[in-house]
Amino acid sequence: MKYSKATNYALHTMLFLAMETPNKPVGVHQLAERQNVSPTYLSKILTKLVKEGMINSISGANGGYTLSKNWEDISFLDIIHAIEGKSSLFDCCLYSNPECVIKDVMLSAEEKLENELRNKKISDLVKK
Amino acid sequence: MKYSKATNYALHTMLFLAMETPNKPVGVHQLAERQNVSPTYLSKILTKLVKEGMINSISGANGGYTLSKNWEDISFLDIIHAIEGKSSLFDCCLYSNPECVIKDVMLSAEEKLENELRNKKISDLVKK
DNA sequence: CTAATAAGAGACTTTATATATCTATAATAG
DNA sequence: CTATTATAGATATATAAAGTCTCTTATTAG
Repeated sequence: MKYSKATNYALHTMLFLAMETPNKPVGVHQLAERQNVSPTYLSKILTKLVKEGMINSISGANGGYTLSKNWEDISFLDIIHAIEGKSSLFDCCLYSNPECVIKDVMLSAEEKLENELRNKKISDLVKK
Repeated sequence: MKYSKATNYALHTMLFLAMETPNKPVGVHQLAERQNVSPTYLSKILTKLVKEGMINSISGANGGYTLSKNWEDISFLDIIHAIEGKSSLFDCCLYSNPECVIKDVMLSAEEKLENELRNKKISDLVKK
Protein backbone atom coordinates (compact mmCIF):
# COMPACT_ATOMS: atom_id res chain seq x y z
CA MET A 1 0.00 0.00 0.00
CA LYS A 2 1.50 3.23 -1.23
CA TYR A 3 0.33 6.62 -2.31
CA SER A 4 0.88 6.93 -6.04
CA LYS A 5 3.43 9.20 -7.64
CA ALA A 6 0.49 10.93 -9.27
CA THR A 7 -0.68 12.07 -5.85
CA ASN A 8 2.77 13.35 -5.12
CA TYR A 9 2.82 15.32 -8.37
CA ALA A 10 -0.62 16.75 -7.67
CA LEU A 11 0.32 17.91 -4.17
CA HIS A 12 3.54 19.49 -5.34
CA THR A 13 1.85 21.24 -8.22
CA MET A 14 -0.72 22.74 -5.88
CA LEU A 15 2.02 23.91 -3.54
CA PHE A 16 4.04 25.38 -6.38
CA LEU A 17 1.06 27.30 -7.72
CA ALA A 18 0.24 28.54 -4.24
CA MET A 19 3.76 29.73 -3.59
CA GLU A 20 4.80 31.19 -6.87
CA THR A 21 1.79 32.26 -8.89
CA PRO A 22 0.91 35.89 -8.50
CA ASN A 23 -1.85 35.79 -11.07
CA LYS A 24 -0.37 34.52 -14.29
CA PRO A 25 -1.16 31.02 -15.46
CA VAL A 26 1.70 28.51 -15.37
CA GLY A 27 2.08 26.07 -18.24
CA VAL A 28 2.31 22.34 -17.71
CA HIS A 29 5.74 22.34 -19.28
CA GLN A 30 7.17 24.45 -16.49
CA LEU A 31 5.32 22.51 -13.81
CA ALA A 32 6.56 19.25 -15.23
CA GLU A 33 10.15 20.38 -15.51
CA ARG A 34 10.21 21.34 -11.83
CA GLN A 35 9.13 17.84 -10.90
CA ASN A 36 11.11 15.92 -13.44
CA VAL A 37 8.07 14.32 -15.01
CA SER A 38 6.79 14.35 -18.58
CA PRO A 39 4.38 17.16 -19.42
CA THR A 40 1.85 14.88 -21.07
CA TYR A 41 1.63 12.67 -18.02
CA LEU A 42 1.38 15.58 -15.63
CA SER A 43 -1.35 17.12 -17.74
CA LYS A 44 -3.49 14.05 -17.20
CA ILE A 45 -3.12 14.45 -13.48
CA LEU A 46 -3.88 18.15 -13.60
CA THR A 47 -7.01 17.49 -15.64
CA LYS A 48 -8.35 15.59 -12.63
CA LEU A 49 -7.74 18.62 -10.44
CA VAL A 50 -9.48 20.82 -12.99
CA LYS A 51 -12.51 18.55 -12.98
CA GLU A 52 -12.69 18.75 -9.21
CA GLY A 53 -12.58 22.53 -9.42
CA MET A 54 -9.28 22.90 -7.62
CA ILE A 55 -7.43 24.59 -10.44
CA ASN A 56 -8.45 26.45 -13.59
CA SER A 57 -7.06 25.72 -17.00
CA ILE A 58 -6.62 28.27 -19.73
CA SER A 59 -6.08 27.04 -23.27
CA GLY A 60 -4.11 28.75 -25.95
CA ALA A 61 -1.07 30.95 -26.03
CA ASN A 62 -0.04 32.28 -22.63
CA GLY A 63 -2.39 29.77 -21.11
CA GLY A 64 -1.71 27.34 -18.33
CA TYR A 65 -3.06 26.59 -14.89
CA THR A 66 -4.05 28.80 -11.99
CA LEU A 67 -5.43 28.01 -8.58
CA SER A 68 -9.18 28.21 -8.22
CA LYS A 69 -10.75 31.03 -6.27
CA ASN A 70 -11.37 28.85 -3.21
CA TRP A 71 -7.89 27.37 -3.15
CA GLU A 72 -7.23 28.33 0.45
CA ASP A 73 -9.92 25.91 1.58
CA ILE A 74 -8.57 22.92 -0.30
CA SER A 75 -7.28 20.21 2.03
CA PHE A 76 -4.70 17.53 1.46
CA LEU A 77 -7.54 15.04 1.62
CA ASP A 78 -9.38 16.80 -1.20
CA ILE A 79 -6.35 16.57 -3.45
CA ILE A 80 -5.66 12.97 -2.57
CA HIS A 81 -9.26 12.01 -3.19
CA ALA A 82 -9.18 13.75 -6.56
CA ILE A 83 -6.28 11.56 -7.66
CA GLU A 84 -6.72 8.29 -5.80
CA GLY A 85 -10.48 8.19 -5.63
CA LYS A 86 -12.62 8.14 -2.53
CA SER A 87 -13.06 4.46 -1.86
CA SER A 88 -12.06 2.94 1.43
CA LEU A 89 -8.51 1.68 1.94
CA PHE A 90 -9.76 -1.63 3.20
CA ASP A 91 -12.06 -3.95 1.30
CA CYS A 92 -13.21 -6.49 3.74
CA CYS A 93 -15.26 -9.59 3.87
CA LEU A 94 -14.71 -10.74 0.40
CA TYR A 95 -16.31 -13.87 1.74
CA SER A 96 -19.72 -13.59 3.33
CA ASN A 97 -19.87 -11.81 6.65
CA PRO A 98 -22.23 -8.90 7.09
CA GLU A 99 -20.71 -7.42 10.23
CA CYS A 100 -16.96 -7.58 10.48
CA VAL A 101 -15.05 -6.51 13.56
CA ILE A 102 -11.83 -6.29 11.60
CA LYS A 103 -13.34 -3.92 9.11
CA ASP A 104 -14.54 -1.75 11.97
CA VAL A 105 -11.02 -1.39 13.30
CA MET A 106 -9.57 -0.68 9.88
CA LEU A 107 -12.15 1.97 9.11
CA SER A 108 -11.64 3.70 12.42
CA ALA A 109 -7.92 3.87 11.71
CA GLU A 110 -8.57 5.21 8.25
CA GLU A 111 -10.71 7.93 9.82
CA LYS A 112 -7.78 9.11 11.92
CA LEU A 113 -5.69 9.40 8.79
CA GLU A 114 -8.39 11.27 6.94
CA ASN A 115 -9.10 13.63 9.82
CA GLU A 116 -5.50 14.71 9.81
CA LEU A 117 -5.42 15.13 6.04
CA ARG A 118 -8.67 17.06 6.12
CA ASN A 119 -7.27 19.53 8.61
CA LYS A 120 -4.15 20.26 6.61
CA LYS A 121 -4.37 22.65 3.71
CA ILE A 122 -1.90 23.74 1.10
CA SER A 123 -2.51 27.29 2.27
CA ASP A 124 -1.17 26.34 5.72
CA LEU A 125 2.21 25.73 4.13
CA VAL A 126 2.37 29.08 2.41
CA LYS A 127 1.59 31.48 5.25
CA LYS A 128 5.11 32.07 6.45
CA MET B 1 -3.87 3.01 -2.51
CA LYS B 2 -5.43 -0.05 -0.96
CA TYR B 3 -4.60 -2.61 1.63
CA SER B 4 -3.93 -5.90 -0.13
CA LYS B 5 -6.18 -8.91 0.09
CA ALA B 6 -3.22 -10.70 1.65
CA THR B 7 -3.46 -8.36 4.63
CA ASN B 8 -7.14 -9.11 4.88
CA TYR B 9 -6.46 -12.84 4.88
CA ALA B 10 -3.78 -12.47 7.52
CA LEU B 11 -6.00 -10.46 9.85
CA HIS B 12 -8.89 -12.88 9.49
CA THR B 13 -6.68 -15.88 10.06
CA MET B 14 -5.35 -14.38 13.27
CA LEU B 15 -8.87 -13.63 14.45
CA PHE B 16 -10.06 -17.11 13.59
CA LEU B 17 -7.22 -18.75 15.48
CA ALA B 18 -7.82 -16.47 18.44
CA MET B 19 -11.51 -17.23 18.56
CA GLU B 20 -11.69 -20.90 17.80
CA THR B 21 -8.46 -22.60 18.68
CA PRO B 22 -8.40 -24.09 22.13
CA ASN B 23 -4.99 -25.64 21.74
CA LYS B 24 -5.05 -27.81 18.65
CA PRO B 25 -3.32 -26.66 15.47
CA VAL B 26 -5.52 -25.71 12.53
CA GLY B 27 -4.47 -26.75 9.04
CA VAL B 28 -4.19 -24.29 6.19
CA HIS B 29 -6.84 -26.19 4.31
CA GLN B 30 -9.46 -25.34 6.90
CA LEU B 31 -8.29 -21.76 7.25
CA ALA B 32 -8.38 -21.29 3.50
CA GLU B 33 -11.82 -22.79 3.11
CA ARG B 34 -13.27 -20.36 5.64
CA GLN B 35 -11.93 -17.45 3.62
CA ASN B 36 -12.59 -18.78 0.18
CA VAL B 37 -8.98 -18.62 -0.88
CA SER B 38 -6.64 -21.30 -2.16
CA PRO B 39 -4.60 -23.12 0.49
CA THR B 40 -1.32 -22.68 -1.37
CA TYR B 41 -1.75 -18.94 -1.59
CA LEU B 42 -2.80 -18.61 2.01
CA SER B 43 0.17 -20.67 3.12
CA LYS B 44 2.50 -18.12 1.57
CA ILE B 45 0.86 -15.44 3.64
CA LEU B 46 0.96 -17.48 6.81
CA THR B 47 4.64 -18.18 6.32
CA LYS B 48 5.24 -14.46 6.72
CA LEU B 49 3.40 -14.50 10.02
CA VAL B 50 5.46 -17.49 11.13
CA LYS B 51 8.67 -15.67 10.30
CA GLU B 52 7.56 -12.70 12.36
CA GLY B 53 6.85 -15.01 15.29
CA MET B 54 3.12 -14.34 15.37
CA ILE B 55 2.03 -17.90 14.76
CA ASN B 56 3.68 -21.31 15.07
CA SER B 57 3.63 -23.92 12.36
CA ILE B 58 3.64 -27.64 13.00
CA SER B 59 4.44 -29.98 10.13
CA GLY B 60 3.16 -33.48 9.67
CA ALA B 61 -0.03 -35.31 10.47
CA ASN B 62 -2.32 -33.40 12.83
CA GLY B 63 -0.13 -30.38 12.23
CA GLY B 64 -1.19 -26.86 11.29
CA TYR B 65 -0.91 -23.40 12.79
CA THR B 66 -1.33 -22.11 16.31
CA LEU B 67 -1.05 -18.65 17.77
CA SER B 68 2.26 -17.81 19.33
CA LYS B 69 2.60 -17.54 23.10
CA ASN B 70 2.53 -13.75 23.04
CA TRP B 71 -0.45 -13.48 20.71
CA GLU B 72 -2.41 -11.21 23.03
CA ASP B 73 0.15 -8.47 22.51
CA ILE B 74 0.04 -8.55 18.72
CA SER B 75 -1.42 -5.39 17.25
CA PHE B 76 -3.14 -4.80 13.94
CA LEU B 77 -0.12 -2.77 12.94
CA ASP B 78 2.20 -5.71 13.60
CA ILE B 79 0.18 -7.95 11.32
CA ILE B 80 -0.11 -5.33 8.60
CA HIS B 81 3.61 -4.66 8.72
CA ALA B 82 4.33 -8.37 8.46
CA ILE B 83 2.41 -8.54 5.19
CA GLU B 84 2.79 -5.11 3.59
CA GLY B 85 6.23 -4.25 4.84
CA LYS B 86 7.19 -1.33 7.03
CA SER B 87 8.05 1.36 4.54
CA SER B 88 6.28 4.69 4.57
CA LEU B 89 3.07 5.16 2.62
CA PHE B 90 4.40 8.27 0.96
CA ASP B 91 7.58 8.45 -1.08
CA CYS B 92 8.30 12.05 -1.54
CA CYS B 93 10.74 14.23 -3.28
CA LEU B 94 11.60 11.97 -6.09
CA TYR B 95 13.19 15.10 -7.41
CA SER B 96 15.77 16.85 -5.28
CA ASN B 97 14.46 18.57 -2.20
CA PRO B 98 15.99 17.74 1.16
CA GLU B 99 13.26 19.18 3.36
CA CYS B 100 9.74 18.78 2.10
CA VAL B 101 6.76 20.34 3.83
CA ILE B 102 4.39 18.04 1.98
CA LYS B 103 6.18 14.96 3.18
CA ASP B 104 5.96 16.30 6.73
CA VAL B 105 2.19 16.52 6.50
CA MET B 106 1.85 13.10 4.93
CA LEU B 107 4.03 11.47 7.55
CA SER B 108 2.14 13.07 10.39
CA ALA B 109 -1.10 11.73 8.95
CA GLU B 110 0.40 8.29 8.57
CA GLU B 111 1.39 8.42 12.23
CA LYS B 112 -2.24 8.94 13.25
CA LEU B 113 -3.19 5.87 11.27
CA GLU B 114 -0.40 3.81 12.78
CA ASN B 115 -1.12 4.94 16.31
CA GLU B 116 -4.65 3.68 15.99
CA LEU B 117 -3.56 0.38 14.47
CA ARG B 118 -0.92 -0.05 17.13
CA ASN B 119 -3.48 0.31 19.88
CA LYS B 120 -5.85 -2.28 18.48
CA LYS B 121 -5.11 -5.92 19.08
CA ILE B 122 -6.74 -9.08 17.87
CA SER B 123 -7.20 -10.01 21.51
CA ASP B 124 -9.43 -6.94 21.98
CA LEU B 125 -11.92 -8.49 19.59
CA VAL B 126 -12.08 -11.78 21.42
CA LYS B 127 -12.69 -10.71 24.99
CA LYS B 128 -16.45 -10.76 24.91
C1' DC C 1 9.77 -48.49 8.44
C1' DT C 2 6.15 -46.74 5.70
C1' DA C 3 2.32 -44.13 4.21
C1' DA C 4 -0.28 -40.24 4.94
C1' DT C 5 -0.39 -35.54 6.26
C1' DA C 6 1.02 -30.95 6.40
C1' DA C 7 4.17 -26.93 5.96
C1' DG C 8 7.77 -24.53 2.99
C1' DA C 9 10.19 -23.05 -1.16
C1' DG C 10 10.69 -21.78 -5.93
C1' DA C 11 9.26 -21.07 -10.55
C1' DC C 12 5.72 -19.65 -13.07
C1' DT C 13 1.16 -17.48 -14.77
C1' DT C 14 -2.42 -14.32 -14.72
C1' DT C 15 -4.56 -10.05 -13.73
C1' DA C 16 -4.69 -5.39 -12.38
C1' DT C 17 -2.83 -0.94 -11.76
C1' DA C 18 0.50 2.69 -12.22
C1' DT C 19 3.17 5.15 -15.22
C1' DA C 20 3.83 6.74 -18.88
C1' DT C 21 3.88 7.97 -24.48
C1' DC C 22 1.92 9.34 -28.88
C1' DT C 23 -1.27 11.49 -31.82
C1' DA C 24 -5.00 14.23 -32.86
C1' DT C 25 -8.22 17.94 -31.54
C1' DA C 26 -9.73 22.40 -29.48
C1' DA C 27 -8.96 27.01 -27.85
C1' DT C 28 -6.66 31.52 -27.82
C1' DA C 29 -3.24 35.34 -28.12
C1' DG C 30 -0.88 38.04 -31.29
C1' DC D 1 -2.94 32.37 -40.00
C1' DT D 2 0.45 30.66 -36.73
C1' DA D 3 2.45 29.50 -32.58
C1' DT D 4 1.18 28.06 -28.16
C1' DT D 5 -1.19 25.49 -24.77
C1' DA D 6 -4.76 22.38 -22.76
C1' DT D 7 -7.79 17.97 -23.56
C1' DA D 8 -8.95 13.43 -25.07
C1' DG D 9 -8.23 8.81 -26.53
C1' DA D 10 -5.57 5.00 -27.80
C1' DT D 11 -1.74 2.53 -26.87
C1' DA D 12 2.54 0.83 -24.54
C1' DT D 13 5.47 -0.46 -20.66
C1' DA D 14 6.54 -1.51 -15.87
C1' DT D 15 5.44 -3.05 -11.56
C1' DA D 16 2.93 -5.34 -8.20
C1' DA D 17 -0.82 -8.24 -6.56
C1' DA D 18 -2.98 -12.53 -6.70
C1' DG D 19 -2.95 -17.06 -7.58
C1' DT D 20 -1.17 -21.84 -9.38
C1' DC D 21 1.85 -25.82 -9.74
C1' DT D 22 5.37 -28.82 -8.42
C1' DC D 23 8.79 -30.49 -5.62
C1' DT D 24 10.90 -30.85 -1.03
C1' DT D 25 11.06 -31.35 3.92
C1' DA D 26 9.22 -32.51 8.37
C1' DT D 27 6.22 -35.12 11.43
C1' DT D 28 3.54 -38.67 13.07
C1' DA D 29 0.02 -42.38 13.10
C1' DG D 30 0.03 -47.08 12.43
